Amino acid sequence: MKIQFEHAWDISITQAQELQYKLAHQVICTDSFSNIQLVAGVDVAYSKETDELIAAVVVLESATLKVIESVTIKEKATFPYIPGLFSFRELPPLLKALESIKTRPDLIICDGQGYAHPRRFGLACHLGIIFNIPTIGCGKTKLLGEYCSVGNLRGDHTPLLHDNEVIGNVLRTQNNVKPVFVSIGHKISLKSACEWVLKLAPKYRLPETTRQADQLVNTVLKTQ
DNA sequence: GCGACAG
DNA sequence: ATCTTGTCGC
Repeated sequence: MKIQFEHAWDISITQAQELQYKLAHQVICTDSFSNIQLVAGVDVAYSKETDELIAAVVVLESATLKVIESVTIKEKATFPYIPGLFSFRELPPLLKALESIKTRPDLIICDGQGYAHPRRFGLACHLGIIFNIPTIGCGKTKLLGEYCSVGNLRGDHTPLLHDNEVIGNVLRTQNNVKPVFVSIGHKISLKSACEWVLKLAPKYRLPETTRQADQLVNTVLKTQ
């Protein structure tokens, strides 16, 4: 898969924040896709022992959830973990992994936030802009925002608010299981994003894309 | 000053 | 992320 937009990664914290403000204008928050047949899940794990990041990409056929392709990449971490600047730590290895896959997915589900971010530019948005591809942010915990209690049944959801703005949805993917935090990445509406997360999570809390990418990075982490 | 803070 | 018992809120 080919990168559509490049920028420097060896930058200061201030420059990174300025870049987020600048790129946030380019995010498209309406459905800009036709047929979604291939969906990809991405995840990154950190190995304390080797100070390396392990990035994994798994491409699934959306209709059958069958694995089409998967790849992992190991790389030294070059940026610290700072809430709000997550993408500057995790994207470099993830870009390499995505560049190496042969099939271009129609949608990428990210482990982390998208629009639900202090500068409205979480990892999912960043990845979407770089590859000019529809992305969804699906986090296990929230970065910021307030919300009312969510119903206990699969499909129940409530808006995630910040500064009088709906920045995402808190979505229950399974009955009586902790909800996930869904937000726009790029080229998709919040409504469609939730529908896809729900569709891709028929049995577990997380969408199959994320779950399989998670599984893959953990296998590599144990194997080394 | 204190708590919150994607992974 | 990862380490982990009893404790707290609904």
